[in-house]
Amino acid sequence: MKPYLLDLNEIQRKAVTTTDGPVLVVAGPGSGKTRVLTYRIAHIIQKGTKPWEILALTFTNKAAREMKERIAKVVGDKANQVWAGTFHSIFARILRVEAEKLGYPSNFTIYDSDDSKSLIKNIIKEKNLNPEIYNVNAIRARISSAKSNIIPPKAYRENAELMEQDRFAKRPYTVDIYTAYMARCKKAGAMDFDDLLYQLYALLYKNPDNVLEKYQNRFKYLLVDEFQDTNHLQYQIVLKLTNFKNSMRNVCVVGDDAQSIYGFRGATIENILDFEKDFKQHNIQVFKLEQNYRSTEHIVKAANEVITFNKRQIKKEIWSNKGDGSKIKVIKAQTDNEEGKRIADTIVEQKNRHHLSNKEIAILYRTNAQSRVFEEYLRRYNILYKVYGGLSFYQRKEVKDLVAYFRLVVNPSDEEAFRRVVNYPKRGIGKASVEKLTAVAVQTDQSLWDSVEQVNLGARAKNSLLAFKQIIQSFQSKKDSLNAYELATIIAKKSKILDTLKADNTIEGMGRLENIVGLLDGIKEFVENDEVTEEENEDKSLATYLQNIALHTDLDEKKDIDDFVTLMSVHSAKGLEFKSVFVVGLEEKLFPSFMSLDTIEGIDEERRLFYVAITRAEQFLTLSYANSRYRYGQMRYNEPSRFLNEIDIRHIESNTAMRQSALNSTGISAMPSRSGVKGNFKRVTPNTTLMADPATFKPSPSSQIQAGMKVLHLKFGEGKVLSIDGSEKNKVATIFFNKIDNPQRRIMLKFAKLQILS
DNA sequence: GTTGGTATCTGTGGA
DNA sequence: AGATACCAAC
Repeated sequence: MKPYLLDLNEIQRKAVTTTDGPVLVVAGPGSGKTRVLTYRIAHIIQKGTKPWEILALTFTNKAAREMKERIAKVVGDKANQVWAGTFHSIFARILRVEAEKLGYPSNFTIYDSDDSKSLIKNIIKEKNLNPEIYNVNAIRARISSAKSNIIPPKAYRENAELMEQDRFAKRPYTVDIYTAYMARCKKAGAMDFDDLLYQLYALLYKNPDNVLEKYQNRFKYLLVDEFQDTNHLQYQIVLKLTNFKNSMRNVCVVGDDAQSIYGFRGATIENILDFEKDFKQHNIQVFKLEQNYRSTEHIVKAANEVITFNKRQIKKEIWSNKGDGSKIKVIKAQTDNEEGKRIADTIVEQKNRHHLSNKEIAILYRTNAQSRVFEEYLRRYNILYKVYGGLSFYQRKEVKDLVAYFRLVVNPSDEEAFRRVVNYPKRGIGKASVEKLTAVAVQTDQSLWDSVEQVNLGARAKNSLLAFKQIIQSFQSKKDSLNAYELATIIAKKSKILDTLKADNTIEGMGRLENIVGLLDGIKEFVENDEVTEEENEDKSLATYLQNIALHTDLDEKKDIDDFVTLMSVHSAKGLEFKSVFVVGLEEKLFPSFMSLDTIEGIDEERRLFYVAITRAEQFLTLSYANSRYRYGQMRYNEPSRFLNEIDIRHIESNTAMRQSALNSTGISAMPSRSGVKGNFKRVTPNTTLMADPATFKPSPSSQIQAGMKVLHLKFGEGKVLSIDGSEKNKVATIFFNKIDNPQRRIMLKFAKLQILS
């Protein structure tokens, strides 16, 4: 038997070796799901399938990367050739190749939610609709859900039920906004997040030049992770690629109905039931992974109890043989502030008593806004922490501004980028001018960019506008000869963004400048990174850089070497595990969220979210709630969460919680002062550490690098060149670096920073 | 067109 | 409470 198969229990092994035909794996928390997925891929490769014939879809880049790293441990660097990535990133990659078949440019922009919102807002304004009734978020959600259910504008208009809903909501023109929105995105050469899925489906459905068959033939094996979180559209794409005449139907989906937590964005557990139905006559095999290798028994049993309160579920019993372990601790606090203090105290205590390091500890909350009190106390106690989520780096205003310049250079039709920077830094092109320009663009059915020459404006505004266009053009003329970093630096300077920020001497202004410098450093790193990751011949242009960051989130950043306590929302914690987990803010109207309270389904989803939260813990689980907390700037009083009562008392540590309650209020002494600490807080951004001293490092000419040599790499340290392959002008060296995890790496010699040692 | 002040809204979740 | 949006005065 292959050695990796010995790492598996009997059911896991079956799930790995049943490679042909449709397979459904129902995987409880901590049941070795990732292991099954990765070994399955490795097994398929070992049986002779080419890695690039395997498509593995995940929800986060992090999950995809982890999967590749683990496949690499079994099959080596062939792992890089597997098509493994998020739905969004893989589909974006395919769409770049096929875009023209759909009438999109291959360098299309990806609109983030802010771009979408801004565009919808403009359309509402242009149509003279009342923005108070036509709430942007409501409209956006409506459009998103239509796309996720494969209902294009035309079908929407013909759908009596949808139209009636809109009439009832007093928003009868929603469908017109939807229609205009799609047209404007296309005009701008832009796709929003939903489009990455929707347009891919459209491509396969319309099937120009037999593109459908091309991908049906290319992917011999398809795997889907977190299947319970797919929406209708994603599932239909899976069907297109696997369920056709003469298909081998080698499709494996892995999921857990109890961990479905993205219903709000259109995910539906129906997909699991449908999958069983759709592949029934093709001999579908179902495997249930029920042994939990992560948590001790009090935790696993509590989780089982909680989830039985949900109506519908696939029957399964998760069990663990790790022993009882510690009971669950419940902390009751009077205020959100006290909650912060008590949690921080408990962390200190656990660190001392159980020798936990920071990175073995996580605080999980329902909403990102809850992080603040915990940050305050952890900082006071000098405990390092890292907040995930919230405003990400790429969502900061100054970063988005500079990125908008990049977008415009790559795709001048990009309407949202144009609006964002046409008058930033200030160059005398105000609201009125932009409105006139928009009117011309709408009338002549062309982009804002193309309308610049035709619009009628006062001489001053017109000249500024022309000068703006010209400066962008000057950047464009350089985009093929300069790499991303060189061009980005020029743009930052010539656009006057750097000057503007340097002139601002406030603390915030300096922070903004720092962020821009950070962005440029990031681009530098992107350019200098010589490691082969996905596709070969990845170029270092600004366009490629943009594609890389469009689907990036904070969570995707590589694990930091430093030792931080993790603070994140329960949603982002899915798939992670920690020795000690704190689930905080367990109050009615917060967790479960007030948004969910009107429906059974809503509460059930919150309960699954709670289930996900508590099953992150390996050994220590602490739950907390506060009687009162500030929300909307006002003190609110909430009952303890119903979920607390759904755990049997015998799993809960008895000297805490409920009975202590009344006495507690006097115990609080110092309230943290809000002043003094404020501006000091800096979000920690991970930094790659160098393994070689840059002062003495002297890169050798890459032409001299040969197999068998010992070399030094700035980031990876000493290594031995195993082999060199690739085309003449794009040589790739496989090098074994003994000082790093995952030691075997593929380095592009074209960009290599290697010093020959011997 | 720009500036500075006030009004308003937000604050489930994320690719 | 904090950020953003909007509006009136310059």
